Amino acid sequence: MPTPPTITPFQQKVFLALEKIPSGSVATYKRLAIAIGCKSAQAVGQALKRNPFAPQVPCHRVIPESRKIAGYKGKKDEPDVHSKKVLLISEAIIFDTESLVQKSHIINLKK
DNA sequence: ATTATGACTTATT
DNA sequence: GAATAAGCCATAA
Repeated sequence: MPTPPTITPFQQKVFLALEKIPSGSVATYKRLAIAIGCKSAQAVGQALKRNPFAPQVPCHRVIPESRKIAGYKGKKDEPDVHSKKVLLISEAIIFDTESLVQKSHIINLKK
């Protein structure tokens, strides 16, 4: 038996909220944070960074407000970020010339 | 308890 | 638009 990854309650919340994002849509760190009652998008990013369930849990559908793709699989370097883009493209997410996710894909979770 | 880190955001320069 | 600073908050050490 592989030892189950240790998940904090906060991470559970984040991952649970992630499942509400349908394929073909994305959410922002901030909106996700608000949806789970947290005032810090950075904390959400912190949780996703250590996401042990990627890409089963669609942490790739979360982007910053700048709509630039941040990190993936715990890193913010080119190879990982690029793979995240490819993943999104395969889910019909459209990028513009600056590699920004089109606004029309971003969904509101709560407020 | 305290410090440092970060896949963030906003305001300022 | 780039660089800084400040605010935010969960985690790890």
